[in-house]
Amino acid sequence: MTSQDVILGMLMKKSLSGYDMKHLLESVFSYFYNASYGTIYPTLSKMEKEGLITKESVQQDGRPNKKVYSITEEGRERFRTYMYSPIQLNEFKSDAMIRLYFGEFIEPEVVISYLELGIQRTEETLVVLKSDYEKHKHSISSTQEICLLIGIENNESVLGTLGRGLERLRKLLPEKR
Amino acid sequence: MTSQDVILGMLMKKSLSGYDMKHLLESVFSYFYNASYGTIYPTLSKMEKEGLITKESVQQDGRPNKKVYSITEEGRERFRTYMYSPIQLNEFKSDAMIRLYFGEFIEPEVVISYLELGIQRTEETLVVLKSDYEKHKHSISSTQEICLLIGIENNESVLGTLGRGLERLRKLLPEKR
DNA sequence: CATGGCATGTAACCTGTTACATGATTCC
DNA sequence: GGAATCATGTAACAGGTTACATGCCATG
Repeated sequence: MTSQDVILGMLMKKSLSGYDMKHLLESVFSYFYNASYGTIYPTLSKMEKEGLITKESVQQDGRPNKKVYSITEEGRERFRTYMYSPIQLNEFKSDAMIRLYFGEFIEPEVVISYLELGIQRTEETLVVLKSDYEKHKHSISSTQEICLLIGIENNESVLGTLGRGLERLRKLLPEKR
Repeated sequence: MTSQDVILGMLMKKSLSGYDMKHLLESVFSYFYNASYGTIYPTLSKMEKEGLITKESVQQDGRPNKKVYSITEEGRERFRTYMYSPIQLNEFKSDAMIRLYFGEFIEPEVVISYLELGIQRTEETLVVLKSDYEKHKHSISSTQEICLLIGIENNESVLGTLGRGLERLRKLLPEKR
């Protein structure tokens, strides 16, 4: 799974500009994928050269022009190849978990503040995910709905565990004083 | 958070070889971090040159020799700097979620098989995490215990959601025929 | 004497990020 | 006129993976 595969997927339904794609990635995809402009634009150029997509300049009134990309038959074929290829394992890297893991080497108060920050961020993410779900649930495919639900439930689970971890640490703290 | 930070953290408690570190990463760290030998060994060389760690060749009987690394005072200082630096956001990339998201473009049966595979892999992960937890729970710090519990609970949540997703898809399937 | 685990390393490559650079247009 | 949003792009760099290469030693 590379950004190329995801771009092809996004173009399967409708034509989009690089800017549009970035916004899509930041909303619905945010739970399980993301990419920067520094990835998107060079990848689009490369894909156009390879004939997977075509570019069209679109004049807009009240806004700068944009370049809208559409998938070609070759692109669809490539996308199908991706969709049937072996699934890669999830990859998860968490700085917060690393800090927690090595928590014994710093003041417990600092670890607690990291947990609190984690809880806060997770709550913010949940708000966004839930509003996205409400906004889109009537206009998306059933598998897309499942994706959004997985994101929500997973974050709720994380929130619960962080909360319980925080409680445990707070109970431990007085002993150390 | 780079592999250097994680290596420093692992060396805070005891000296280790690159091979040892890889095994540590594959067991207790597997839920929230990993690195290949191709990262570990070059990073260790670099860190030794910078004076963050020292190397010692250890003869073993019944086994090939190994190079055991220890953290220096400078290394401890660097680790502390990391532990107090701003936390990076979690990063999560899931090929399986992407396939699910674009599931409408392939046969529902294939999507279902991907979900089933996801469930199977999650179950396997859970077995490993739980046995790790039982094996280490009496010999680890309280924050490390929380980390392991978070891993377990999170995977259980994923398992639940995948199961519900699968059910939903199976209900949908007959309609499409 | 082959297999598998222990142990280390490197070179070629891929993928992606960050920071920078540019410019249109709207709204206040 | 300044900020915000829309819109595209690039160059330098970071960070990592994969595949390959090597060799020790024990066990069956």
